[in-house]
Amino acid sequence: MGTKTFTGEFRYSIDSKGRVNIPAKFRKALPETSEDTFVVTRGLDENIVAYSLDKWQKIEEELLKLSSRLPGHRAYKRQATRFATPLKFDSQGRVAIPANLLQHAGVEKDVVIIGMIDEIEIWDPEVLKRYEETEFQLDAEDIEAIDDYTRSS
Amino acid sequence: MGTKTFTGEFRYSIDSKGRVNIPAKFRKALPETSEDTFVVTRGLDENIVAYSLDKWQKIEEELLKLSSRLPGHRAYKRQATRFATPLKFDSQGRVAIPANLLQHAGVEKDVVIIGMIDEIEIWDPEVLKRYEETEFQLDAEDIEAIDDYTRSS
DNA sequence: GAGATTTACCCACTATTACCCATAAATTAG
DNA sequence: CTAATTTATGGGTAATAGTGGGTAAATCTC
Repeated sequence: MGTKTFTGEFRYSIDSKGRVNIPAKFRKALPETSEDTFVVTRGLDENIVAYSLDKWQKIEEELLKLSSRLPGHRAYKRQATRFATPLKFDSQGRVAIPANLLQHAGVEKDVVIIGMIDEIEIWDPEVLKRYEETEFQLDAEDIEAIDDYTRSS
Repeated sequence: MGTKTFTGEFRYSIDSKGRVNIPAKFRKALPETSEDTFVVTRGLDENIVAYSLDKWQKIEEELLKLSSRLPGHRAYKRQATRFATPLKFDSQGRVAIPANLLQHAGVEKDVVIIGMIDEIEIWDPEVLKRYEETEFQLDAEDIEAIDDYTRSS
């Protein structure tokens, strides 16, 4: 039994039928209870995020704790839910990602799939490159803040 | 039973199928729970770092404490996981290191494998030599700073 | 409801990877 | 010193991963 987590980076292209391969390693990391299904939705960055069905159910539980009276909570809950789609992969391990998600991520032909332990990110290569040059840059202060955060939990 | 830590330096070459030998001493130092598996990823220097599966799982636990809502946390988690790959060595004790990692380390044919107690570094011989002549040089101030650091923990 | 379009399911091909066996050098044991 | 074992290296073969495409069912359009 290897790890049941998502790690590593893979590059694929979308075929003429709009299908994208999911790395075999990620498919194998799916728990039995997720029944060959990932839930994809908009990422907070300009990308697509995919969760195992299990993980998504936990996210739903979290969202249910939010107050439907507070506009901010409603907005967050709506944003997280409205674009979420469960996708079952075919016998060759591919899924067809909805067009509106591809558009949100700026995906045209190629995708980079990144393992993030308990979630998966799907990026357009060009967009990813742009982010690498800007948003991803962390300075010493950022690192320190993260260090404090993990230490205190 | 020797120690369960990684020490010493070894030199190997990559074969025609892209496989590199892992020193027998290091394989034996792997705990049973790591199931003949190392996790390799990009080093902070121009090299490749390998952890025992056990050690990596501890790193993952830390990363899971981060919030996926905070951009800085996401960036940090992404950077730590995107190049990480678990590698199980074959019955002859070899692993196939992904091409993008070899590229990052500037490895072409030969590698130097260095034990770093709880982690392993994999270098291209030429790159290592270059680092030895520059970055590795420590002056009195550096030593003093290290002394303070260890004393305070 | 008939035709057109999309989706789901299946089969096929190729390159890569995983797994196995073999050999030579090095190390250890007696 | 010699035999036995372990280590490092090479290579063959079967299984898997990734990619492309065909066809029938389902959905949509008019």
